Amino acid sequence: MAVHGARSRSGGRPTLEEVAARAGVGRGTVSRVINGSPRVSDATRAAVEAAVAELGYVPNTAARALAANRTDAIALVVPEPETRFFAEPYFSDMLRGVGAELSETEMQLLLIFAGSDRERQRLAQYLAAHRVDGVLLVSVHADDPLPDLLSQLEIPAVISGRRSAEETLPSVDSDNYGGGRAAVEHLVSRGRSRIGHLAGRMDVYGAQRRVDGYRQGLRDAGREVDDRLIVPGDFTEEGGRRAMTLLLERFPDLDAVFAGSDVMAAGARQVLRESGRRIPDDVALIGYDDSAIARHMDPPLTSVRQPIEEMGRAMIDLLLGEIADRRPAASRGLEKRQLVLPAELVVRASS
Amino acid sequence: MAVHGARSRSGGRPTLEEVAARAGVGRGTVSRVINGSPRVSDATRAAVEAAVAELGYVPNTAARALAANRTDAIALVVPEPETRFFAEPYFSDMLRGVGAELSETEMQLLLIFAGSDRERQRLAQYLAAHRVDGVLLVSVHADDPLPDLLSQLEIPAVISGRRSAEETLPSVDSDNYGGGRAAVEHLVSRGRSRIGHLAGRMDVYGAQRRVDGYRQGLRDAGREVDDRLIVPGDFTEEGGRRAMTLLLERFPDLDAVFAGSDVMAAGARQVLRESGRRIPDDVALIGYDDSAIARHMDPPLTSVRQPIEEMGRAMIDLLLGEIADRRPAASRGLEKRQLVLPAELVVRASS
DNA sequence: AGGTACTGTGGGAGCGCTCCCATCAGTGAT
DNA sequence: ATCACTGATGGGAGCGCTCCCACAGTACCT
Repeated sequence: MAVHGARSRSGGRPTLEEVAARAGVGRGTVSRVINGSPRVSDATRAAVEAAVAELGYVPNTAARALAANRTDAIALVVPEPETRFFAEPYFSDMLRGVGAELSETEMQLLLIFAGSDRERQRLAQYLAAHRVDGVLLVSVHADDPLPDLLSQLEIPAVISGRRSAEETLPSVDSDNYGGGRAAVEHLVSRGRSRIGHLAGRMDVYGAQRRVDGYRQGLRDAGREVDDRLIVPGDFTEEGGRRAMTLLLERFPDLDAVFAGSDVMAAGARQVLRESGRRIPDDVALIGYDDSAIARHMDPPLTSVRQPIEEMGRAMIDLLLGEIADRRPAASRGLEKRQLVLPAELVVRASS
Repeated sequence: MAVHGARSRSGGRPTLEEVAARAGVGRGTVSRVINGSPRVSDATRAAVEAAVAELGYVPNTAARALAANRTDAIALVVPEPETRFFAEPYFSDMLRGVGAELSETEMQLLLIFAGSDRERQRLAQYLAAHRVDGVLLVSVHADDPLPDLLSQLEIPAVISGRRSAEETLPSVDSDNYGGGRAAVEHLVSRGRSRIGHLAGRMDVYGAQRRVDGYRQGLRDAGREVDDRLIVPGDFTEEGGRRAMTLLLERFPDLDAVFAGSDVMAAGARQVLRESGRRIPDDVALIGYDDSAIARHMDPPLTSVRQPIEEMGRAMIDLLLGEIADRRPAASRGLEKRQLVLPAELVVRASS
C-alpha cells in the first residue's frame, strides 16, 4: 500500500509521457502496455513495466475517460428510499453478488438511490452526462420511466426481474412460476387438501407468475382451481393480515396457505394464531424470499429461496457483455439476454 | 426527466463549442455561465441558458475533470466487511446524514468497502489515481494505515471519531466523555450506590473517554472510584457476558451497570437474568449508541445517543471546506477542524 | 485631452490520454 | 535482388473542458 518511487520533476503525478521517456519508448507503446495489448515485444514490455513501477505511475482516469469515451464505472440504481435498502436483505444479497463479480474487473460500482423525486432528478442528470458505462436496475415497477430513459440515452442496462412477459431489456429473473409450483407440490405431498394463496401486488410480474405456478401445481395434482382461494395482497404485513382474514372467512376449513412473500406470511401467521389455529398442525404456512424473517419466525417458516446473490453476478455478466458489444445492435437476439434462475423450496417447521 | 431538444448535427452530445455557436458567444463565456460566474451580463447569460436548454447540453464530466483537475466526487470509505455495514445502524444513519448534506451540492458520493485485503488494495489504487476529491473515513481503528496513506497522497479527509487525543486529521466526534458522565450522573440520581462499567476496547479512543467520563461522574458525586468496578470488554455480546460475569463475582451487591455499547448491555442483561437479578429493580442497566437493540430490549434500554446523522452532515461540511481550501496549507489551525458533538442520555425502563 | 481602472468577452494553450496512421525492420516468396 | 507482407513502434490529432491573458468598451478621475 506504499506509494512507490519519487515524484517526477514536474511535481505532480507522473504522466504517460514521462513513463515513455524513462523507458526510452514512445507514448503509444506505454499505452499499449498499460492496456494489455499483445502487440508489444517482451523486452519492451518489461522496460515499460519497470519504468511504471519506478515512477509509481497510475493512469489518469479523467484523461482516459475523455479520450476513450468510457468511464469504467457502472451504477446500481435502487429506485427506493434508503431505509428499504437497509431493511431488506434482498439488496444486501444483491450487492454482495454484484460486488464479488465486479471485483474481478477494473470496473467501479456506484450505488445510487432514486427514491424521492429529487433523487430521480439528480439521477436523470447523472445519466444524461453519461457518467457510467452501464446501469443495473433493481426492484423496478411496471410503470417506471427509468428503463425508457436509459434506452433513449442508449445506456446499456440490465434489469432484475421483468416488467412483463414482453420485457424488452436484458434481464435476470428467478423462476417465480417454478417456485409457486414447488410450494404447492410440497403442500399436496404433505396431504393438505385446501390450499389458499396470498398473492402479491398484481402489477408486479413476478407475483403474477407465482399465482400461475400455484394454479399449475394444483392442476398437476389433479385438483380443480377455485379462484376464490387466491386473495391479492400487496407484499406488506398488513396486506397479509387482511388477505388472511378474508381467506379464513371464505374457507374456515383451510389447511394450508402459500404466501407470496415472507412478510405477508408473517401477517398471516398473526391472524391464524388469533383465530386459534396452530402452525403447522392445523394450517401449514409457506412464504417466499427465504429472508431473515423466515428463519426467525416461530415456528421457522418454510419458504421459497431465490438465488439473489447469483442473480447479481449474472446481471453483471450480462451488463459487461452489453457494454463490450456496442455494435450496430440487433446483432444478437434478446433470447440470450434474458436469464431465469431456479428458485428452491427451503422446508422448515411451518409446513 | 425528458431529454430536451434535438441532437446536434455531429450526432453525439452537444459540446460547449456548439452551445457557444448557437448563443453567438465565445466558448469562455458559456463556461462562465455554466459555472455560475458573476462576470457575465444578464443578457448574455439568458442567451446562453436558452442555447443550453435548446440543445439539451450537459457538461462532459471527464473533460471537466481533466482540465480542472478535480472530480466532484467524494468517497465514504468503510474499512469493514459489507455485512457489518448492513448490520449496524451506525452506518445507515451516517449515510443518511452524508447523503442529505451532499444533495445540496453537485458532489457525487461513492461508497467503498475496504474490509478485505483485496479490497484495501483496490482502494489504495483508487486513491492513488485521485479519483475522488476527498474522503470520509468512518470506523477507523487506531493502527489503520489508511489515514497516513491519505495524507501522503495529499487527499483531503475527515475522520469520524478520533484515533487518539492527538488526532492530526480533521475529525467529527461525539462527546464520549460527557456521555459517560451523564450515564453515571443519572444512575447516582436514581439512588444507585455501586455502579460498574463494562468498558469497550481500550484501543478505541472513544471507549477510553467513556471510562474517563464514568470516573468523573463518580467523583462529581463525591464518590471514590474503585478501578475494579471497570471491566474491559470488546464491544461484543460475548464480551459483555464475560465482563458482566466477572463483575458480579467481584461485587455481588452491584446495583447498576453502565455498558460501553448496547450490544454489550445485551450480553450483560443475559447474565443478570441468569443470576436471578431483575432489571431495573435489582440492577439498573445503561447502554451506549441508542441503537435498535436498545429500543427492542426487554425492558427497553436506557442508552446514550450519539447524533450520528448530524455527525455525517458535519463531516461533509468539514470535508468540503478542506477541499475548497487547498491553499499552501497551515493557513488555518486544526482547532476549527475538530468537532465534538454532544451525546444525549435517552432514559427508558432499564434504569 | 490623456490616464487609470474596471467589466465583459473571445479564444489560445493545455490537461493526459487513446486512436490511428505512417514508418521501419525483418521475413519469406518471386 | 526485388517485392509484398508482417509485427513492433513513434507520434500527430483530437477528446471537451478550464484557465488565463488580451482586448474592447465604458466610466471616472486628473
